[in-house]
Amino acid sequence: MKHPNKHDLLVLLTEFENACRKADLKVTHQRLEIFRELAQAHDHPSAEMLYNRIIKRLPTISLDTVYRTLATLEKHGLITRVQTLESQARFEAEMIRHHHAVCRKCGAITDFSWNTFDEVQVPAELSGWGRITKRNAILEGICNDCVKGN
Amino acid sequence: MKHPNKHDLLVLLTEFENACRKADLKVTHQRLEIFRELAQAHDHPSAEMLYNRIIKRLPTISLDTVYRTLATLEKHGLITRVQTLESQARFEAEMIRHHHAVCRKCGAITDFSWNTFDEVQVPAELSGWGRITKRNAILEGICNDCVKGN
DNA sequence: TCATAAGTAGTAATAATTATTATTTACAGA
DNA sequence: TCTGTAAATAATAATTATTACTACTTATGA
Repeated sequence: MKHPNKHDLLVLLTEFENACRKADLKVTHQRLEIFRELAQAHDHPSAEMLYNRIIKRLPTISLDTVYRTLATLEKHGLITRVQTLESQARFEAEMIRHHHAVCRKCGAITDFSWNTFDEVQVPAELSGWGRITKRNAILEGICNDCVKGN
Repeated sequence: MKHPNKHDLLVLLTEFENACRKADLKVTHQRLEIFRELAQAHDHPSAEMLYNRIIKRLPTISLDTVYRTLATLEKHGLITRVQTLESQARFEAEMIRHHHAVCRKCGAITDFSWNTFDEVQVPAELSGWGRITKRNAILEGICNDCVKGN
């Protein structure tokens, strides 16, 4: 996943505004800034990381608002909460189907696409489980930086 | 994954004791009970859930010991911390390669095996990422109980 | 059996997240 | 454009999950 460029970001923000209106969510300055920051980020930030970045431009925003907004946006499917092994929750705005490689040393999360996995059939064992809405692969290991760093 | 029967459990516990000695971990009553409870469980319990179950048999155990022990056993690869979307960490003792289906309504985690996934080649995009040590599939959806429950 | 280092219980502290409440804001309708 | 109102926010307090500290206890090897 790459950073969105200036044009893409504008498109994303416009789409975001429309999605908010559709979901009966007021388009507040705070929500826009939080979404913008998350859409620009490439490191799956936590609520606290986002707060520390946003407060530079929006000095009165509260950490609570960041938490609340992330929860709201997640509920409406506008952002995603990323599964981690850490206690802090992390988020992403990338909605295109993708998967994660997680470094268990530094915690970095890298996005990648994996078509062959996307197309593998779910095992018969699960046919009676329920309704599956999403599938994700998580690869764990040590990223190059951490391998070298040793 | 099925419950281990009485015989399997004994084998597991013996293996556990050996693994502890190998790792220079003292074989304490508490560690045995925590591992036993986790090995018998089929619901990927949290530290608190385990504590509530164990305290019935071992009334003096502390929650801190459960947390500390789980962290120790995880560090030595004797148990696994399961990735979830919740804030509470959850654990499992199952060491055979398997994957998880998670109900996003009730949070239940179901184990399943998926050989075709295990054998799919990792995408070229990731060849420079680092050293991959583990791969997991996570399916998300609504389990049958929750579908019916509506 | 005994020494000792590791482990535990009990308690206190910290980190992450959520709730409460008074104030402010977005936005639909006049 | 102005205004009323429900929704959202900021500030603060409270909870929840986890970890740290300390004095006591126990597993293990000599």
